[in-house]
Amino acid sequence: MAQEVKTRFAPSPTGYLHIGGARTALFSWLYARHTRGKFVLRIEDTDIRRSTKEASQQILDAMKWLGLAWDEGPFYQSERMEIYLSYINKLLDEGKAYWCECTPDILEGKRKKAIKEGRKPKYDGTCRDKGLGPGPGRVVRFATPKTGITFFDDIIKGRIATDNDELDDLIILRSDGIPTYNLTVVVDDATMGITHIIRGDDHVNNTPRQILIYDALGVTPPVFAHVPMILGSDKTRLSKRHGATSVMAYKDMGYLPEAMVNYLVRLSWSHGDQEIFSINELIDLFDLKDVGKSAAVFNPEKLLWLNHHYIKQGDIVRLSKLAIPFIKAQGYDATNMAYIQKVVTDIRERAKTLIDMIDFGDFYFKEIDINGIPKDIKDKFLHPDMIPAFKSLIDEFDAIDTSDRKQVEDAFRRVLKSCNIKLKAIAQPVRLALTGKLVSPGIFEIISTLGKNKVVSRLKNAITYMEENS
RNA sequence: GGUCCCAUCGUCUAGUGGUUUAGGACAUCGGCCUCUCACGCCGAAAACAGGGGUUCGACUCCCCUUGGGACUACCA
Repeated sequence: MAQEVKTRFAPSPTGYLHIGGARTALFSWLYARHTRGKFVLRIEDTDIRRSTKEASQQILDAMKWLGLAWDEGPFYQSERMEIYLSYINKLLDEGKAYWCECTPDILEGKRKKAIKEGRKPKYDGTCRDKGLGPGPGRVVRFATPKTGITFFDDIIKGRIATDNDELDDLIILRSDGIPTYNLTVVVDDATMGITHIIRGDDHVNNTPRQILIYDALGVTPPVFAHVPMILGSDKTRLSKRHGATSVMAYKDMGYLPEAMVNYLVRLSWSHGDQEIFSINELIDLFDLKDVGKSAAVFNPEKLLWLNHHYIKQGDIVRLSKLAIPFIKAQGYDATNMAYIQKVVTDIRERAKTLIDMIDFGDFYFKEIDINGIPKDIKDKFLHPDMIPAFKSLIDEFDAIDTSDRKQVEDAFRRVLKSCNIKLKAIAQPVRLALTGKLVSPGIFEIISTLGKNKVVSRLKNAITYMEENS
């Protein structure tokens, strides 16, 4: 039996979970689920200056929101220092790493000089053979082989080979005693038994050095799969200036997690012409071999479309629950679930986000202020001619169960007939009276959802206005 | 600068040498539906970066050019 697949997502808690990280996490999670393997979450917080507890928590929250449950972890690298140190000592003992006393200032100077003279700005190996021991301000460097070629077969990119001469002796232990990324990832992935490293292709260049460390440690490297970057609309690396990049910002903007997942998975991955995927379908269909090689541009419009899609066909009860925080945020009452469900049913076709919903459907929750409507609109639609029809409407509604749309519609037809007026002529006036605007769901839906009391009182207010302005 | 990666409509992509007048989706623009707006339906416009090869035949294979991206830290 083949070895069980184990993937991991290893974010650095220096900020929120962004779109790119989320997509990488999604691919790792999907691959683990697809292969019935394990998915590990590891927080890479060895950069103590930039890592924060808050960021870690935000990343965890975002993972949960997206539904990416991990099987192991979260592990924190900051709690595994002894492990790294023991491996560094092993490397030191075996002569595969060495102490270096070069100061950052000197190094920086050499780097600048090298660039100026057109040479590679890599470490010149000053301390490589000095046989130094530990000391203040000293770091440990990995002794990279000077010759040879390091290659790996990336599942997505194919074989990538690098001349070892291009690599320099990277620092694996800082002068403050904290190990660096290239050492910790290798130790962790090796000791945690990761079989497939799925990460952004900004790590491609790091891979050869990491493979060399695996070699030095006597461990067989896992399989690598470098997924293409996600770019902004100008094809540069996605950043804040391209709009929201935080996953949770989309939650706050009223996006559904399934829309985000469905959108992200289609960036550099596809399954024929299919656009809509449920989670179970994804688990069933996702494979790294179907991931493309080229970078994708983040397109908020398509995300919006998917969000609308899921709002249109989602479960009403669930959507209603998700809408509650947004209703409350506007200061509206959100206690009547049956009512909210009717509202959601009315407006889902025309709201692309949960925020849109409440914004578009505000009249379901607040009273209409006729005074707030622009005069030209009132003059046009709340014309005294409408008074008789409005009055008969009220009479008709009084006599029926307005929660029944069919009865509402029949009542409306009767009024149209008795007043000899076309629906087209009265629809906008009624809409304006009921909603305060000219764009809304169908008036029959609105009436049955709003309920007799609100409908009658709003119609009466409109009549009052029309009478006062006749 | 060096190293590495990438290249089909504006965008996400299908396409793995001939079945292609290059398909789908988002966005855009028309039309239908209609109580407004949406939804839905129908339709339009829109791409193989350029140049060399290989081949009977290239979007598909190779090379070069161009363009873009990543890395080049005591960040991850």
